[in-house]
Amino acid sequence: MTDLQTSPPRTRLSAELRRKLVIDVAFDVIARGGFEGLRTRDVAAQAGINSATLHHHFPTKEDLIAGVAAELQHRFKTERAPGSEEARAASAAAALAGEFSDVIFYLEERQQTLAVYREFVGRAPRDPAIAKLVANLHAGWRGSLVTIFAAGKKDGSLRADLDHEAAADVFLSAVWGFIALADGPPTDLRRVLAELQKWLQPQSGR
Amino acid sequence: MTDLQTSPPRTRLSAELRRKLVIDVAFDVIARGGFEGLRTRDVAAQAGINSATLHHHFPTKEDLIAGVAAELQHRFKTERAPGSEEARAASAAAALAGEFSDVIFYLEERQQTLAVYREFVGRAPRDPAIAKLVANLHAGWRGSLVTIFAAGKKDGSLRADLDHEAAADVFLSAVWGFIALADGPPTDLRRVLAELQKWLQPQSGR
DNA sequence: GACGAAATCAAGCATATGCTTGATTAATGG
DNA sequence: CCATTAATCAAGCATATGCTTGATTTCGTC
Repeated sequence: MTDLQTSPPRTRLSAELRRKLVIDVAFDVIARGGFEGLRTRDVAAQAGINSATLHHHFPTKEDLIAGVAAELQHRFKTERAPGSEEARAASAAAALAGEFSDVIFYLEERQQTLAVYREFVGRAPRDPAIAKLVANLHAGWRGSLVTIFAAGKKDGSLRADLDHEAAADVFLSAVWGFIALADGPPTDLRRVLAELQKWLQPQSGR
Repeated sequence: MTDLQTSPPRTRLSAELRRKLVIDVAFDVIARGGFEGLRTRDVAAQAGINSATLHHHFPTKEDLIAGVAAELQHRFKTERAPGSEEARAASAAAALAGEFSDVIFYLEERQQTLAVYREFVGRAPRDPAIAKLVANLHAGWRGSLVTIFAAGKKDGSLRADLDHEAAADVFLSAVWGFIALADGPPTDLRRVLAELQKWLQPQSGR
């Protein structure tokens, strides 16, 4: 939430910079009001430019949405919980812990990004381009999970009877559930994640 | 998907019947195109009536949505997987099995209802009335789950170290994940649910 | 079979919204 | 400095959309 939209630049900017600025505003607008609340006029106003200028940089609303999609993808590729990046290389257990911290990180510190993500997932069934983006994101994520679960099964850090593909689906679905239902009753996130993690542990002697 | 909208009645109906008919059409429209695609004109046209007539029965669009909300609630209260109703009274294990069959039942046979449900959940953050409905549905569902898990823990049909509240949250989130992501890659639903069920079982000897 | 209530309709109003048009103004290179 | 290019703007067009108005038709009932 850069405050670039509160103090309108009013100056002439390079196309690149202006585009980035407008995308940031659109990102925020979608996070707040969803696609339903996305008005090119509003975005232009909040970016401090005339709506004709907006359409100079983004000929159609769809182009603007594509810009937001790229930004969303970029954020997911870039932003991780501190330390979770390196953990990935260590052990399966560490990598899984990294996944959990990423989940917590996003749910606690990147709510705006998740809000936009939610909107995109909701729109995917009706927009092939968005469906593709979402499918990519999920496929990548699922891939990491499958790898981690397979490794954890092998090295004994996870229960031996894991169906690692199915486990990845359960994990991903559960996390998506947290994200999608996050606005409901204030759940105790860590407690719930701890339960999920417990279920993945090796069977302790009866 | 009753075909009542394909062959327009064209006749004069009681307010009650007309309302029900219009709500069914609106339900279908929302299932297909989401709230974003809900046009009172379209609903009227598909119901075979003038849009003024629609507004005679539903003064505002919000009233129409409220009607759809009531219908949604009614369907969830009414429709269950065959046999799952009675199972509830038997044992915790049977009740849990009933939950699983209900999930499969809805995901396989009630996709339209789930599509509308998804839309409502997505809209909840921006509409207090809908937020309340969704919160009610979830609270009821979560309550059943907590009861089942607590009972299953006590009678030994589920793992002894369950945190039954957290477990209910994980279960509900995971199922919501399946529902929300259902349009993605065709997952093997039963396999995934089997994995989840496995995790709930008592710890087998080492 | 007339009468009142209620359902239905044709037409249109008011506003919202994506996008265009044609002019203006600031940077950049020669 | 001048000319070209590109960013910006004021105004407005075209259409979509929620809802209204005032008349019409149909149904139940006395």
